[in-house]
Amino acid sequence: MLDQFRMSERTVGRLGVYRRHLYHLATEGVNSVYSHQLALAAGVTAAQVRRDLMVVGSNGSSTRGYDVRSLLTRLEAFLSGPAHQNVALVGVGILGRAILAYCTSRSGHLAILAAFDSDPDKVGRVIQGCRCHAMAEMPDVAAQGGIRTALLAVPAPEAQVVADQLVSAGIRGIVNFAPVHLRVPPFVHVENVDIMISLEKVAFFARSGIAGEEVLEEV
Amino acid sequence: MLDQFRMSERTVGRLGVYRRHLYHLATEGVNSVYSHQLALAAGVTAAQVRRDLMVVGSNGSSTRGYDVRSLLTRLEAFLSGPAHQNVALVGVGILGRAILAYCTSRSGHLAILAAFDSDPDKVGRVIQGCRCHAMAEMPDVAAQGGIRTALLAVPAPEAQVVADQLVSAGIRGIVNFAPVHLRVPPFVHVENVDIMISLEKVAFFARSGIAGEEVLEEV
DNA sequence: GTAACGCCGTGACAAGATTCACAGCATCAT
DNA sequence: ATGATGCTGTGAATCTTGTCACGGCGTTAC
Ligand SMILES: NC(=O)c1ccc[n+]([C@@H]2O[C@H](COP(=O)([O-])OP(=O)(O)OC[C@H]3O[C@@H](n4cnc5c(N)ncnc54)[C@H](O)[C@@H]3O)[C@@H](O)[C@H]2O)c1
Ligand SMILES: NC(=O)c1ccc[n+]([C@@H]2O[C@H](COP(=O)([O-])OP(=O)(O)OC[C@H]3O[C@@H](n4cnc5c(N)ncnc54)[C@H](O)[C@@H]3O)[C@@H](O)[C@H]2O)c1
Repeated sequence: MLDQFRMSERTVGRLGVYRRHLYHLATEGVNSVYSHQLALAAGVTAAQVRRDLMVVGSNGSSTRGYDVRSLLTRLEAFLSGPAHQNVALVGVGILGRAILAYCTSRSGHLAILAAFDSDPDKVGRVIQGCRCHAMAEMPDVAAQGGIRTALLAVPAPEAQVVADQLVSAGIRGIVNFAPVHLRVPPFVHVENVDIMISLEKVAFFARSGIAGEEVLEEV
Repeated sequence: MLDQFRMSERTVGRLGVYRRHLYHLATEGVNSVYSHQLALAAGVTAAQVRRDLMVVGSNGSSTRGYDVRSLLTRLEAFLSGPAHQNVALVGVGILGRAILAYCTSRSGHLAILAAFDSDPDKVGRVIQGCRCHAMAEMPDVAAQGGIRTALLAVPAPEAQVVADQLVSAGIRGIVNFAPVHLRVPPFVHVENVDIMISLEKVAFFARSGIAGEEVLEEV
């Protein structure tokens, strides 16, 4: 719709967090919220919230803050667009099944429509309520389902070739769980979810925090 | 050790990626690598790699690039420190089991020493080679194992109270898989792994990419 | 009525991250 | 030998991201 091209990735992520919290508030019957309340729930500053909400053309009142229902609608429209989005999962291993369980349980604007795996034992079966297809069927299923986004949970050595297949099948966005950097054309967006790297980061800062406490005492 | 306090979180993440690739190279018998090769493998620029490596006191030669073995050792020392780090997992559900399977398969400097769950059926059992303890045992097990880092994979409504328990038990770093913002003291480092938000981001950019291609034709 | 309050929207500013550009150097080809 | 090559390490420039501060305004208290 708008100039969604130059959107900052960080901002889009935070808008998603705000949306989730607004959804939560809406189901609880809350109908107005201040920027500093959203900030608290999202772990950012109030100024950051207001700045982020500018991109959806914010309409907060200075007395009641933001109207939950109205803001939620705007965020939905901005983030999800008019049409319902379908997603594919490739690699129905132990992680793939966990993701299936998670996504099918949460009814949202994003639904996993199809799963794919190279293992003949899995093809044809319905796992966590989702039909598992053979890899060869991917182009057809993706085209028919209007799938432009995929979750990639295959072993690391397979990830690149499967990513190539995804791009050929018309996929334009990949959430990559394999611990490798994918080489894709520039019009394909890749988001890496790298649990080991996250764990290492946390362990690093948890360790360096030993000294952090000492600094606190010094001051 | 050094001034790890003011380390950028982004940089630490990338150093982890470099380390992983160097480890890979080392097992393949490669013994030197250029910054642009590391850059390709990590999906960043060569200048970024060199800048990042400055924090570990880089020692690249202009002709052979970096010595794989030596650089790996430096990164290990910087990221993992001298001692072996133990980690706990809280919440042995479907995601928790996937994580256990993943981490126990990869032998590394970070090992999941203990799992915890509130479900009496799981307590006492050994799952994926890891003993599952009752929540009440956490302070003792954490203290004895020198555990300062935890993976948190409990349902969203439980996440905050469990995080509080973790902090009380001496945990100083948390990888949070629950889709909520955790409120913790400032000396605790939290890293959110939020699959839904990642998926939404990718879907957003995959969608806006429709227009992106049109722009390409315009120019 | 009006003064005081608290919050939103936003331009200006600061901080942080990345890229640029180049000196310095070891190597290699001729 | 010596010039050409191609890489590292790093200060400076640039680009990005987050924060501040304040005008404007609806609301409330008195
Ligand atoms: N399990 C975790 O918690 C975890 C955590 C972080 C990252 N990862 C990564 O996620 C990926 C999957 O992990 P997992 O534990 O589910 O592994 P897994 O072995 O249980 O599952 C892999 C699945 O991919 C399928 N597969 C293999 N090659 C394929 C191909 N060419 N095309 C289509 N499907 C193919 C296999 O049949 C299997 O079902 C790995 O890259 C792993 O490193 C897993
Ligand atoms: N499954 C996924 O792929 C996925 C993806 C993203 C996020 N998540 C998040 O990860 C978390 C776990 O997901 P899951 O699919 O494994 O759920 P799950 O229900 O399968 O597992 C939850 C586990 O936590 C345990 N638990 C509950 N309350 C507890 C408490 N107070 N203390 C200790 N343990 C407790 C339960 O006994 C259970 O074993 C959820 O917050 C979910 O939103 C899961």
